[in-house]
Amino acid sequence: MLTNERYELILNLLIEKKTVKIQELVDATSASESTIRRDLNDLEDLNKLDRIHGGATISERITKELSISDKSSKNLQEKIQLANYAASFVQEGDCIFLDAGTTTIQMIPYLKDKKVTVVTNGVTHVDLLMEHEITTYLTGGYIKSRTRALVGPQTIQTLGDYQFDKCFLGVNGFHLEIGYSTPDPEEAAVKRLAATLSRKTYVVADHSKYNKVSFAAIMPLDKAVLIVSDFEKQAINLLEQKTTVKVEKS
Amino acid sequence: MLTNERYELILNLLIEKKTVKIQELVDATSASESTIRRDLNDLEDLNKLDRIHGGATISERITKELSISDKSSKNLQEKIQLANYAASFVQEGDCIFLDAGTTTIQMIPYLKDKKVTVVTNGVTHVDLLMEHEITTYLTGGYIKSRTRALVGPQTIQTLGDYQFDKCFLGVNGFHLEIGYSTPDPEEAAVKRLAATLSRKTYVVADHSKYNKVSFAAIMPLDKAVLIVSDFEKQAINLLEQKTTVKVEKS
DNA sequence: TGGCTCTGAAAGAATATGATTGATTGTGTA
DNA sequence: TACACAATCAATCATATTCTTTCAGAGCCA
Repeated sequence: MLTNERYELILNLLIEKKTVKIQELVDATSASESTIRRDLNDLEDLNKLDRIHGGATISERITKELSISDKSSKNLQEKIQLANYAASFVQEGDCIFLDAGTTTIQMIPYLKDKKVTVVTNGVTHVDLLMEHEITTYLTGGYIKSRTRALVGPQTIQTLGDYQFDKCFLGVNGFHLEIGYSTPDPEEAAVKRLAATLSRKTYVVADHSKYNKVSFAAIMPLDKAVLIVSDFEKQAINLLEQKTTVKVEKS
Repeated sequence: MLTNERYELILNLLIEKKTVKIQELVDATSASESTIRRDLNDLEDLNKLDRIHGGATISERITKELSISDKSSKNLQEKIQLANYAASFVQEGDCIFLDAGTTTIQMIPYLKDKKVTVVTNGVTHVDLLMEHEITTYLTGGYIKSRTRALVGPQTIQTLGDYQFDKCFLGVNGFHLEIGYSTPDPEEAAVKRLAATLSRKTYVVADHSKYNKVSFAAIMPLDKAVLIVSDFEKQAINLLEQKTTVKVEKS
């Protein structure tokens, strides 16, 4: 059993049971007591757990993070990485628009030290933005109950008052001819407007959105810089040959 | 059983029962009396409990904390009752404005079956509103980090697009001459505008706000129906004699 | 081969535990 | 109040468990 596998097993057991005894881990991993002890000490140094006499407990910091969001999801890990990369395009002092949606929300922690001003139509973004002490404006509008996204004429109107350095949008599909698309026409309208109000537009998506088409078209591919994860080089070349879209791979 | 597990078990039992005997803990943990004694002493050093002859009681510090939360929960009970009463003024199909703040948030559960449309500047209201499947519009604007209230010119502007049947406002003070007031001028402006956009305005407050004055004046007393809790009859009479305010007692 | 890391085993130190004992406290009775 | 008895306590010691340190062997790579 690889060291990392043991680490993962230990942490999963911990998340499940809150505390584990060394003997339990010896049984679960068929490693020696010494190895488990070393693992526990290493993980403690990494601040992943707290040692206690006879075993370990989950670290308070981890518990807190888990309650915020279930990071065990591999998909989420990918999203976070992608978001981190997207956030690297943001410069100190930028005024940016963050689209509602789970992808852009992951960008927030990486904006903390950039002194940005954020405008968003995502109500769910607010908590995290406040936590990171980021100056934030919310658009007005109708609240879509499932996604908590603000949409509608009020959103369009309030959005029109701003000008952005950059905007970051999520989409449900990107396609060579149809361009970017999303299921809800009202959300599409918000995204479209945000793009026209920005000096530079970024669409953040994972490769699974490639060649997908949703109900409501937003804009052609070349209106935004596309930031994708897990995208093969030949597909990027294809995209870039056929259109003027710039593709950034995370 | 790990030491920490015992500690936790002991503390949980204590919270539940307020006092425990050593023998109970011996039975519950199948540890020896000596061990339990040691545990209790350790926990006492950590200020988690108070030793008494034969067992332990919850520490004074903890009791104090609990009594504070009790107090706040008693306070909350009062607030809920007040909110319930305020909500009884809402009629089926009304379009209403709910001010940001902890008082109006309590009204939400009682609006569930009234098929109302709600406009609010309180980001914290959104979750509960969605939970009760209430059609909701959020005003735009700057998010105040402490209260999550939306304020500023954007808020004023978006608010101006609506007309309300009723609006429900929280205040920090009401005073015979000065009228209603609140600490933040920007919030005051929002409240003032909401009142002018409503056919009927309700201010919801508890008696502790009587004769209190905050930095920013909102409007005179008689511009709203005042809904108060725990208010003595003579005070109500006084108010009603001196002004044209209508006072409703919950 | 030599250096590196990971692992398991072992020994002695440190800690936790349970039992015992005599002291202290609480309780009931006169 | 004083006294006796029971319950509870702190202190101590022996044992058991866990921890740290150390060393040597296995596997791996250049």
